[in-house]
Amino acid sequence: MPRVQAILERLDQEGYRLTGQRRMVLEEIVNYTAPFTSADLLEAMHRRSPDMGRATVFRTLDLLTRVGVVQRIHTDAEGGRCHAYMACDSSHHHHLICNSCGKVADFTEDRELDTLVSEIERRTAFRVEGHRLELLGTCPECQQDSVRAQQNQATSKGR
Amino acid sequence: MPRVQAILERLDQEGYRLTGQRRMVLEEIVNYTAPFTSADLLEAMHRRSPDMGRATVFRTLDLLTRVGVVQRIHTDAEGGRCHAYMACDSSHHHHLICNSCGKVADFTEDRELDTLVSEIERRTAFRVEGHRLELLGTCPECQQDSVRAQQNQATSKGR
DNA sequence: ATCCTAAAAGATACTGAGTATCAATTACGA
DNA sequence: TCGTAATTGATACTCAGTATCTTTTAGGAT
Repeated sequence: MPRVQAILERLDQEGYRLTGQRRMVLEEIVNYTAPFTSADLLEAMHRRSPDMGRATVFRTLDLLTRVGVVQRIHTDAEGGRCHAYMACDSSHHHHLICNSCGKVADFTEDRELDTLVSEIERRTAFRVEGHRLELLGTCPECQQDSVRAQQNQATSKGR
Repeated sequence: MPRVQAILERLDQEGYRLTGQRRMVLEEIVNYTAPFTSADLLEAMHRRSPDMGRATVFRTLDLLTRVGVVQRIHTDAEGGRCHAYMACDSSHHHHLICNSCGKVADFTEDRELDTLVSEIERRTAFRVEGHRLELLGTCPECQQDSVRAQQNQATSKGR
């Protein structure tokens, strides 16, 4: 967990206390490769340490979001459950989310986006100060899987 | 309200019933020029017609979203209140939201976005199937206002 | 090593968005 | 005019996130 250590040092530098709870949440979070909901994390933390409070988990998520270790993304899930969280470094970037397995890839390519923004500014006279961009798609592995599934179906039909 | 009439006809064509409640919600919604929250709409509908049920308002919002008359956008507001709604036509487009007054401009310029997407696909091997893009900024009017505010401040300091 | 205190944790009750359920009402085709 | 399936209103519920208050604890000062 060199990752966890580095983040703890950053929290320390920014004047936050290094508590057992924060350490444990971090240890959990750095393992995730796909976005997780607060419910996912609450459940995982409850398994790790049954007496960790619900509020503490939310507060820690909030802290990590402010510090930039975690990003909150918006999903189209129904019923209020529209947030997901993911560990990622704080530099500006966007996410590419797999519709099938939920895996996330980052990208930072903003040259085209900059062009787009300038064009929009020229046309609308708005001053553009920020943006939110998320791409949704299918990751290479899931593309492979669906190809294989189709082949299997073809085979069984053939019999 | 020619707008309302056209939408009602569309609902009719798609097999939905034209109820008084739906008509009233539509009449309210087409007036808005900025995104509104469900609370805004609930309050407005309650003023218009005190016995309209809360669930009906949500159901109508949901219906209109499915039909494409209303879009749900995500905001970074705290405390679960992370949705806003806005009336807009259903063709694919994005929003440019004023941080100061909430007004929204639409734009459809996707040429640069297409370039960006192809580039990302090439690099990550993901197949990109959709995107969410929102730009945040300041509209021309609010830019003017803030210039004026600064001038006033300068004047009063000078005395 | 001990003490002090502000920060953080746990417990718990609350808020507010959105949903589920069910009985009563109503749009609209026959 | 009638029948019925869609819709409505009432109400209770779920779930994410917050506020508040008391207790605990990290970590600097002594």
